Amino acid sequence: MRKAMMRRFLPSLSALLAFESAGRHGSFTKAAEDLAITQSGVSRQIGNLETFLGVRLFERIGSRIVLTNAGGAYLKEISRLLDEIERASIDTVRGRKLDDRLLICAHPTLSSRWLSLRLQGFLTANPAVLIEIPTATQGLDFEATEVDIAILRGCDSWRGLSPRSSSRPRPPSRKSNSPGRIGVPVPTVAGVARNAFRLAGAQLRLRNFVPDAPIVTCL
Amino acid sequence: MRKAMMRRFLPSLSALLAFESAGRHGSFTKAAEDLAITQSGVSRQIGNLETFLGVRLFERIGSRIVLTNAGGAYLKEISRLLDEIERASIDTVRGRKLDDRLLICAHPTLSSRWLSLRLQGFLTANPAVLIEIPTATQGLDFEATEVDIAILRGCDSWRGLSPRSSSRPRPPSRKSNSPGRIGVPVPTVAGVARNAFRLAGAQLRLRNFVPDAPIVTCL
DNA sequence: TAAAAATACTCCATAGGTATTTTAT
DNA sequence: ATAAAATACCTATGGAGTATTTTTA
Repeated sequence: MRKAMMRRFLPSLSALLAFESAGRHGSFTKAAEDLAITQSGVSRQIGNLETFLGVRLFERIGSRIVLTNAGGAYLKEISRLLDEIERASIDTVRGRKLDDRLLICAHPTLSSRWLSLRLQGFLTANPAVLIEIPTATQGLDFEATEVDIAILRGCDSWRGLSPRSSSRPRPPSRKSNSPGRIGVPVPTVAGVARNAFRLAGAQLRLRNFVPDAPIVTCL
Repeated sequence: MRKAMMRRFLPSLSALLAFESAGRHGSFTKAAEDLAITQSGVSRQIGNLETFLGVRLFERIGSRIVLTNAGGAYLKEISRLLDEIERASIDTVRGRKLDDRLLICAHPTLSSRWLSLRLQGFLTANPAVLIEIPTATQGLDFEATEVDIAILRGCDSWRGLSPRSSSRPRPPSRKSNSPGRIGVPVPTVAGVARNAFRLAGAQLRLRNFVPDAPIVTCL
């Protein structure tokens, strides 16, 4: 527990990201690529961080950069901590420990035809992602299941997802983190899917085979 | 090591701060106070975070808020990780493990008269901060010392602080994190002091007894 | 009706882009 | 001469404020 009213001493997240990437690559330019921003941005972020800390993190040897002692130690900590935040966030999204398979649950007809067809592109592009596709009847139990994405026929299956239902104060069950309970603004199929795929590191390819906008409801 | 070219899944820092505080206080309004921002800001940050994760973190029971299961688990992780980032940053600033005493090193004359006089206000306002004031001769060794703030007579003592010296590629010594080596833009006395005091949670009172602007060099 | 959360705006600080300069190999 | 970092300048996104509305105890 921390004492109230005491401002925290925390650098900006973008600065930490720039630093982590630059430290890892040993180059601001590479880091810029990695982060999909410009070299200028990385340079300034790291400058900011150094000013904030009052410590040089990189030694500038001409156009080369080398981590200082302080920088090296800080990098080690920061990359670990960023990883842990990412992991904690992912765990929260998925509602269970992250394993590297992606569970997509669909109506038999759908999964054998429509779905598997559209997944071709994704699978060849992401050979590392294991996908299991158990077929599901219409009455999938969202409380108990562990699927990441469910694509079902019929509106009734999705009733539990309406924002209304989650604002109703019901006793939170132990297993309430399954996708069916994701009860934020408008939990669309596309939204859930987008998240799950983003976690698998493939959000860019998602729009190739799953329409983006107001999908939702019934297929 | 993380694979390059893979965008991270990280929520914004402000969102995490709002969430952490709200979770700790069980109230957005209290959190707003705590963070010195408005209730509106906290509400939106947490809304953003929930949207980002696709998971409700708080159950809204009318005007009460209660952590969901997911929220509780996430909070535990996040507060720990924020603490660790803060600690790592502070360690980096100080160049050694943080202990709760503040070492101010000054020339005997200075410390007995000028300094102790000016420290009165700070000490009574911050009874928790222990301050040790070892007196120092002029030739203080910045490589070896652990002092947080050094106030010395004579320009020579500060030579080592010029940005020039730190850009000269010399073999970095193991103990190179003492304040004398802080080699950022223009390492002024005021700058170093401001940092050390900020870490002690009292930067606001600093300007009461140590002038702010271009001090530096010789007293 | 009182107290707290959500929302609809408005504003501004800062992260990021573009273009240029500097520096070392 | 090339390649990378620093810098100056500009733009715009999102974080924060004010004011208002909604909701339950």
